[in-house]
Amino acid sequence: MARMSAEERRESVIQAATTEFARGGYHGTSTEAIARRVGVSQPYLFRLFPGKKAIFLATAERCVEDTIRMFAEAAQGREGEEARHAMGAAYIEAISEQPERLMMQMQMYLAVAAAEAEGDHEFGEAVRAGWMRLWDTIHLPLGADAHDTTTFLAQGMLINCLVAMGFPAGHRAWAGLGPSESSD
Amino acid sequence: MARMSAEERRESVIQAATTEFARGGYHGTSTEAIARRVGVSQPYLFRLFPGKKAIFLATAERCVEDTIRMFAEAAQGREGEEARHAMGAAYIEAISEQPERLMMQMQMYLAVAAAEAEGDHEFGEAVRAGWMRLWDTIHLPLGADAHDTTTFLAQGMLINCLVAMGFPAGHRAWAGLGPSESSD
DNA sequence: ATGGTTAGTGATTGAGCACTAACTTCAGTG
DNA sequence: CACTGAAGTTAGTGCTCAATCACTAACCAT
Repeated sequence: MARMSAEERRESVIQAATTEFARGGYHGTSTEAIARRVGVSQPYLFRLFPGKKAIFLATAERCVEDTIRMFAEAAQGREGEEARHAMGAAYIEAISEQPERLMMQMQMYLAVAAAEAEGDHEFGEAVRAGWMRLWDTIHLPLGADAHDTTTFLAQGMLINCLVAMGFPAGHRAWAGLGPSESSD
Repeated sequence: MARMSAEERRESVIQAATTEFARGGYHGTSTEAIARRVGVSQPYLFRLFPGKKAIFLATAERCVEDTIRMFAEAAQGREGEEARHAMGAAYIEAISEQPERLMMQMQMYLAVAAAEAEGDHEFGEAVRAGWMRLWDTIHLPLGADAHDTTTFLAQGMLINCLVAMGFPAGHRAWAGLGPSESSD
């Protein structure tokens, strides 16, 4: 019931939409579900944003932004193995604190494929640009080695998938990931 | 117009559904789109399958099955680095030949999260079991080293994401992946 | 031919959805 | 205190979609 400025409302819509889109993807999420989570009537969303697509877009952008900032902050003043460790820890923390952001990323990647198939290349361009910014953000602290950067990102993507699939912590599917201990 | 046995039709529905679900995910794909691709009326799908969900399930199962068989065949009679190379090559080939299967996998992973959120753990169990079968399938040929297995899978997941995002071959986003050459 | 089974369609329905239009409530200001 | 503009709602529209029903067309025994 608390009245808010439009800007503040838009912000809380993005938060709510992250959770909802993370679960159901673009098509599996109704604007009504988002509105309910915000605590506002559904039609009001269309005063804050021009349409559902715009909400998804804003949410996706925010998600990339946050992830990049997270890595940048974790790597702050660190290099090489130390940076890798700090960024890895930050990622693990982010997963347990707000897995939505991570799931939203996956939804975003798949949404690109759908958009491209329908002739919309703009969204894809934006996401790819975001990915490359992420790439560069971790590339330098990791010592500017393409192989190391790729390995780090690959582990991240695997973690995303394992989380999506709902493997509980400690399951043997997680073997070989942890703090670089490896064993049979 | 060619009449087919119900079993043959079910098969072609699975093929068509793989393509459609890969693009749009569960919610972004209409049964009409699948029917159109099969070349059959939309209501008839509901004679072949009890519902949309059943079509998705059958498609997902087939997808996992095919992937596992692909790796098993590629690794046939090989071990260690040789097996890794053969399986990697098979994966690359599968991507260029039928990227739908790979995208369908991603859609599947995300569908698990949605299903679990709605209290359906059955689907998740099935997908996780499929993943572990895949895990074991590549684990042995790779020398039964958990770290190597995980690294292999991680690269696969990264490839999936890059394909989904639509990075063209040769883009620097692919750096550090190729045939294990690494450079700055 | 005929009686029965299996493949397949057209018409329809009811629910859910994105989005619009018109109205209401309230905080701040002259 | 009246006025205004921004925050927010209620009611409604047109569309899409999964699923059902009643029906037709082709195949296969005897």
